[in-house]
Amino acid sequence: MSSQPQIAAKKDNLSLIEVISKELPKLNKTQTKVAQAILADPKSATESSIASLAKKSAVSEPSVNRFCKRFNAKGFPDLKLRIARSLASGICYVYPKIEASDNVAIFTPKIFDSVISNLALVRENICHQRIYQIVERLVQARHIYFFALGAASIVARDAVNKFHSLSLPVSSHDDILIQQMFASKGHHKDVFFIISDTNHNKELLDVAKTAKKNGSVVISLIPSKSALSNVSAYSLSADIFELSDNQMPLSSRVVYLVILDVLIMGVALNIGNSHNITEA
Amino acid sequence: MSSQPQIAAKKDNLSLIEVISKELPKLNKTQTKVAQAILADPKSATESSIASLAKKSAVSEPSVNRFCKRFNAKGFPDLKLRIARSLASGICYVYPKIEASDNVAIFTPKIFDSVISNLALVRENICHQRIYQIVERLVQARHIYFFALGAASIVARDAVNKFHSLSLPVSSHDDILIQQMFASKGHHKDVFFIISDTNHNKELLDVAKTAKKNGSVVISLIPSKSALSNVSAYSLSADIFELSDNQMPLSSRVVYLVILDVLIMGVALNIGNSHNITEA
DNA sequence: CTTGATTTGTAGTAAAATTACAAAAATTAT
DNA sequence: ATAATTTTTGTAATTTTACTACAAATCAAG
Repeated sequence: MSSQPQIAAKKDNLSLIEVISKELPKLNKTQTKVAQAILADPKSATESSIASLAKKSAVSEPSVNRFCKRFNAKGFPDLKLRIARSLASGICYVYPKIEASDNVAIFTPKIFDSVISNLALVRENICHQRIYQIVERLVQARHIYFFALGAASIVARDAVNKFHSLSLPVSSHDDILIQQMFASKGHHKDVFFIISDTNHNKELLDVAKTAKKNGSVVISLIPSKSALSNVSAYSLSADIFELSDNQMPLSSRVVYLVILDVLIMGVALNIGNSHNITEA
Repeated sequence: MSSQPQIAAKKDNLSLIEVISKELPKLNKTQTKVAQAILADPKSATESSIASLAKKSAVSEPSVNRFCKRFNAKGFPDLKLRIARSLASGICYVYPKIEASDNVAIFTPKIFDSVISNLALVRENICHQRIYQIVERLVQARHIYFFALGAASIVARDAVNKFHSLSLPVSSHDDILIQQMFASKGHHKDVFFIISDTNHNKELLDVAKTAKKNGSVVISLIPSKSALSNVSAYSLSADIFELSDNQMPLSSRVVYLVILDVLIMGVALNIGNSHNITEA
């Protein structure tokens, strides 16, 4: 599935580790020693005292302290704090691959990490305004059709269960002929919600075009470069970095489910508390 | 085999804030004060000295130190480091409730955080040996029946899709009568995999009992205190903290999907690379 | 070389964190 | 209820850590 250019690093303040490595050539002899000792093992740097880092760098303690101030830290503890933050917050999420030799204790965390990283990334990049607009459309719809194929169809099914319990007029269909049929009979107040985890889906694209031609509202949940976005009135795009490049999507289904949970929560809050969505 | 002791997150630093908020009710008077002072403003806690946090909490410095050790930190600086790490990811590990007044920008991160927190917790506490044992059973099964009801049924359906593509003999059923029928005709090499996100499910319990009586292997994916664990040969228990207490499970489905992904990966690796599960 | 500027380390000081121990609650048994 | 025991909490001393002032060393330019 998707294996594409990594998202740009955080714009505001790039991580301290990155700053240190960028400034490395500009540093003098002792400060270079300190920088290298930190970059060699940033994590252990956050756990060590100024004395041990000084020893590891083969410089004096005040030199380490001067290094801290060189990088706008209040002192050594502050530097450690910043390193710790940059280590965890950096967009340098690793996407490990599963190896045939991996045992349970190795591949289990890899799978969890992959899903968590993808969720964290989408959490940061998802467009709140778009969600708002889609919620507005959903609550006004005469009927909402969820269309998906393959692995994504469980997402559609799940959405139907939930929207139904909010008394919204919904249905899901994973038969392409039935999809075409409903799309061609679409009303301008009908919403066609198309869920796809691949870019190349001629069938669903045709369905969307049909629906659009009939004046219906097309909403899509798709990878960012999908042709479907041009046909859709509103599209939510989420790029997922899968653990394996085979035909089995792991993270995408999960992320899509969560995005739909967000929409459902939006609808629930929009139509009021009568459905007991909020905590008592 | 029956229910196993899980809980007790300790190894990973990422969930410290979450662990603190979860352990809050179990703490005594002074430790509660410290916990509240930290949770009130975790970021400033990472920047303050033991003295200032003690003052803010209205306790003595050694009490703060004892608090640190209570949470398996080496001392106060180590606690600060762990808090910093858990904060830096941008994910809030407390379990916030959705308020009726929340707008999109507020409730969207809450939903993502809830799912991510639950995944992180299960990642730490899941029993690898149990996974190994279950994988062994699955690959040897004559047939694997996935039984679920309600929201969990999409998990069963998803599992069937994937196991099927690995050429395993699988099927899923969400009709309780059909479930009883298959369970009563079970063979000793048949596996009945029961997925439930509630503790109180008399029907599925009866199905499991029937299957067990016939000598079939019962595997369950359930909350930890479920009666199903006693009937199961192997049970994976995952306790999920849901964002809202209503009938709509958000995180549990997602976590269950990921746990099944882990099992599927285990099976795929077990039966070899012929199915192209690993990266090329 | 020598002078002036910069960098680095030594030693002392201040601050922070931890430990030992005693006082104060809380709990239990009588 | 009260004494005895346990647990919890705070005070004070100790140890560890970080910082500062100053002097020695290094370097650059004349």
